[in-house]
Amino acid sequence: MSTARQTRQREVIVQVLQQAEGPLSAPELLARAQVTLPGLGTATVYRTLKLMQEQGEAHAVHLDGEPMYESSGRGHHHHFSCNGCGRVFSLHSCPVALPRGTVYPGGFVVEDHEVTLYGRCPQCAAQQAQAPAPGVTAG
Amino acid sequence: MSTARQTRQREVIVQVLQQAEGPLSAPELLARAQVTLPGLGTATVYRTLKLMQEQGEAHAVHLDGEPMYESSGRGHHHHFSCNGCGRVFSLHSCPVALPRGTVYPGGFVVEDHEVTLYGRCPQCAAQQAQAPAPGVTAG
DNA sequence: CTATTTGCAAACCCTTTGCGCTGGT
DNA sequence: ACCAGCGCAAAGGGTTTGCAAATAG
Repeated sequence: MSTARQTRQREVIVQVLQQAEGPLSAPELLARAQVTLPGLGTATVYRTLKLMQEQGEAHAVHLDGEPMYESSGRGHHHHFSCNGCGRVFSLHSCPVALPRGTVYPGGFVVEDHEVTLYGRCPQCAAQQAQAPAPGVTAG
Repeated sequence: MSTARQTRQREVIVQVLQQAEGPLSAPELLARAQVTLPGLGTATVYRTLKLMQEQGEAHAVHLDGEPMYESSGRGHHHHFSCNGCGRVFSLHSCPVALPRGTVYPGGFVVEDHEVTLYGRCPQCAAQQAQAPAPGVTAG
């Protein structure tokens, strides 16, 4: 079962994912990894991503319909997607208390959950409050 | 502004969506609608779906990375995706209290949220407890 | 040396778009 | 009659797969 070999490709992919400021889509991950490893192929990224997920080293989140990936080991958290600038932030406090094994009304046994909040990040919220429209002043 | 015409296709698509027990993917919706309207084309489903969303008659949810659609007017609710049978159920009690306008720690203004629970539906949970493997009887 | 891994390219979804014809109003 | 809407089929974007060459152990 020496199945997981240490290759340059995997090394780079893992590193890119760990250094990312947030979740990345496969194409984004590919692009970033190719900076270091120009010849890297699409398939390798997907295969490595699948492998990492099976081994629990990474997991997928779904933001606005796009599957994105992030490195594990940052603890349980969710995401906030800004409707203004489109950036995705990680939330470190979880708005729901649903540990594995919780039984939801009706007999649904919860094993995992995914929460995504949509709205305005601090910056966009501030812009909205201070400058409702371009050219409009507060006076 | 007589933009929205009443056609047999739209009638069927709307009906299928309203009668669905949960959210449907576009291909699923197409298949179900084709039972009634065999000649229905793929593009029509997507175009109608887009139209319905713009008019607020339907909205999209993202389950396991797949965009799925459901008829509006069932109130605020979320989904439970069964890891056993793959079916999706609608949950009528919301595990989070985050009305529009809630300000999340850090200054994030919440406008909307999406919650998906993953686990075992009542049936799959029962099977798991009572029949670990096919062909095994209880006696 | 042997089995795993890679890169390429083709294959596969799913979704969108262009176009001539049908059909609602 | 007019033009929105339809079905078909091609195009597009992301993800998966087959295979020979490359490489880790």
